[in-house]
Amino acid sequence: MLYTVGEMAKILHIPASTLRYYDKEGLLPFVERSKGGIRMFTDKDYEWLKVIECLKKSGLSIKEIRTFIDMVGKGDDSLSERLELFRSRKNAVQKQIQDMEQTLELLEFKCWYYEQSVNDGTEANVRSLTIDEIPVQYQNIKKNMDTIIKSND
Amino acid sequence: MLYTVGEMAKILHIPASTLRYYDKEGLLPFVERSKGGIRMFTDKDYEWLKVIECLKKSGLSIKEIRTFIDMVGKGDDSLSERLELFRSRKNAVQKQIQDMEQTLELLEFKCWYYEQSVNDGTEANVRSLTIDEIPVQYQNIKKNMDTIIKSND
DNA sequence: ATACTACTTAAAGTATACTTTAAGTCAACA
DNA sequence: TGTTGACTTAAAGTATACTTTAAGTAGTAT
Repeated sequence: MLYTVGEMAKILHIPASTLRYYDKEGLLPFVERSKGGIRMFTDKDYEWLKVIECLKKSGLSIKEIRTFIDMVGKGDDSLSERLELFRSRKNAVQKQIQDMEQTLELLEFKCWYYEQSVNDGTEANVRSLTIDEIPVQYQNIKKNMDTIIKSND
Repeated sequence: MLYTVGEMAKILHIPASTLRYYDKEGLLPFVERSKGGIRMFTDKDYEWLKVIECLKKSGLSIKEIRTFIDMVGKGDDSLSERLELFRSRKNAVQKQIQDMEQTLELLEFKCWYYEQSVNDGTEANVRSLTIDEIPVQYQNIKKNMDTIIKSND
């Protein structure tokens, strides 16, 4: 099965211009062209695009993804380099998830805080609660938010 | 306890210029000034900065955070609006975590893939495996990566 | 009083990742 | 064969979030 740039863009829910931009930046050297110069995406190309999407979500810039694509172009010589890249991306994403979970905790505390406030019709009551007067599940995150940790650099 | 912009910047591990930029964008109306015009951050301001950081991590732009800060300025009238904001941010972050977990799965598959390749000295063997020849824990993500889902819009 | 460092502002500059525009070509259908 | 819609490129434009620069001021230590 073959797809034009517009068709592939629809499948990926991104503008076709983004795919053309990626191509221009050297991210899609694998995409072949018709006689007339039109990009013909294959199912295999879709897999590549999924990997590119994954690396992007992991926090890599276009240039860094380009570096990876170039590694692939070098063939089996770059295998351990590529393994290292994915290992480091895996660790980065694990850290990002942990960070996001902290963010989520603070948001959950804030939801509770504003639920109380809306019920009370004022922020005053909730704001004046001491750390041990708030629900146990929020005490840690609240303390964390209140405590300045000075680093010595 | 009072902190200058440079001290607070160190505490937050961001450049002082970023704090000045946030101030210029209306994110820090609560920060008071000395007689001479120098910003004096308090422990309470640190809490606000933590909330701003949290909203930023949740995906809000500077302008959107400004909107929230403006809500706070309106007092108790904006309580339900603020609750709605935090609820929607909570949902957004939950989705982001789910998405990140998908990304992590693909990265773990890729780590396995390249570990095999490095062991074999070539990608050829791993690449030629069929879906039921790869470890069970990677079959779903691999299938997901291979399967184009066409939406009808 | 004099340095010195960190602070102040406005304004210009940078980086990243697209997005849009303009001028033109390809491919399918009537 | 002509029209139409989607494709092509290079180049300019946009959005966001800072970052840097320049000229000057505040506050502290000697």
